[in-house]
Amino acid sequence: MITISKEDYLKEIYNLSCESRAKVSTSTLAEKLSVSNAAISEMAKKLHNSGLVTYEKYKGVKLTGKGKRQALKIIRRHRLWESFLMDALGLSWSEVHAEAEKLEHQTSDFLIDRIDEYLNHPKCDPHGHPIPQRDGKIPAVPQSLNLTAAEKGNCYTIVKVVDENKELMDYLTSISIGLNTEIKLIERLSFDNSILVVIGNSNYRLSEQVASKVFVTLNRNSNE
Amino acid sequence: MITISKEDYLKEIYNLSCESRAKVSTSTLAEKLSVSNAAISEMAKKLHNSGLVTYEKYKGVKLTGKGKRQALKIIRRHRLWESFLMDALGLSWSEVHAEAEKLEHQTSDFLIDRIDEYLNHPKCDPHGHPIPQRDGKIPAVPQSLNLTAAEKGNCYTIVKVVDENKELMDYLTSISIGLNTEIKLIERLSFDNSILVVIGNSNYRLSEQVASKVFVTLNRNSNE
DNA sequence: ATACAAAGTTAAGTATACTTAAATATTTTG
DNA sequence: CAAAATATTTAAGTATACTTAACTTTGTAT
Repeated sequence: MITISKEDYLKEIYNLSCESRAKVSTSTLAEKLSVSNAAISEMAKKLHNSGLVTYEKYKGVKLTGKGKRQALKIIRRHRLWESFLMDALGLSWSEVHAEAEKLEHQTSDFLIDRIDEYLNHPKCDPHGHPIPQRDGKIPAVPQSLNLTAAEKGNCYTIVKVVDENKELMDYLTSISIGLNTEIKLIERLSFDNSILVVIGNSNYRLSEQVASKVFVTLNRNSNE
Repeated sequence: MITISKEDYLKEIYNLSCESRAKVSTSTLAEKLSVSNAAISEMAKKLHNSGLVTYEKYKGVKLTGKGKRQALKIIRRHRLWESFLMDALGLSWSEVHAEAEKLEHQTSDFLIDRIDEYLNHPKCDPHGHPIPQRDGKIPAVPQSLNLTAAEKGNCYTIVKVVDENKELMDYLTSISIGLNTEIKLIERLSFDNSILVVIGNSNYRLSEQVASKVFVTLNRNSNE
């Protein structure tokens, strides 16, 4: 039987394997899930026995096809709930993550499909992440660039934020950053890699840490 | 800490004490929650130690003020979710119970208040049960009569169904019974207490078991 | 090549929430 | 009012999902 805990493990293994592309180390997982290494070793065995991951002692874990499908289902539920809570109930993008984190484990296939229909089968969630479809396929999203790699003088459109920390989201909102916001790079300080940007009619200085969470696409005629 | 299990116990104790008005016996609770009597004895002690119920060995349990407030919060979440799933997502009244049963345990005060606002602070859920308010108060609902006590020749309006069994709900829907449906009693067979009723332009015979789940109010000028 | 630090696992223990079976109260009835 | 029937509790055991502490493996640096 798949439990809430197991769903959380699978989701996290999926997220980590997207970044690293290979096997996920048990200590990285432990860190992300805020549990001990011992808890990971134990759960790795169980997930292996259920055919959801491959696991060899001292070698980390990797999702099987079955495990990946399951992980994508959970991510689908999470992202659809986030979208729905904003759309239907007017929650802000800083509020939806925590709620979706709980609701995602208690949502039938039937209900999630109804939510998907209500939203008209959206491709992306409120943070710009693609929403896995019913069949597990992940919609293609435009190639994007990290704000830390943006070039002076260019205009960009914000298409993704890769952290769901509430404080970060609230901060971005406070400086008028949202999905599809236009942003122009004025300068970069090589001292700390902070950048000065224009959003609307105001200038803001963003730290490298903040910029690293934001992804953009280059606008046409931005060099005019 | 209050867990999903404890929430289910409190909710069930509340429901049973509404019917019986007094202490709830452990075996009745065990029956309703589909667990062993032993599980109830154990949990009764825990709930007593948390100040949520009073419990004396062999004497059953009773909600304290604190326990009742907690129970009403859970029932509020359940009924608001049911209303919301019908209203916002178009689920049928036979579908909402099972979904709400899961979502009710994963809903923050913040989210439930947003749902309440969306629905414009409804007084009743889709089955005609009053929805406890934010402050724990229960809206007054019109005095109603069980269909088994309805009188021949009278016209009634359906205001409540006190069972959320999916099969029953689907059956009622199939014979056009919903909340606010008008219904006229044609005759009652004393042999089995079944009744013959008119709904819309059709006649239906309802068993005593079905009628006992349905509550109505008498319509004015129904004797014309 | 080995010694050592880092990474990972095992062992033992905890809390929750169940189970069945045995024991003990309570209630009913003859 | 005592015996039988019923209701309830206790005891012992299970599964999940954690913990800390001790131990083992792996990889690296001299």
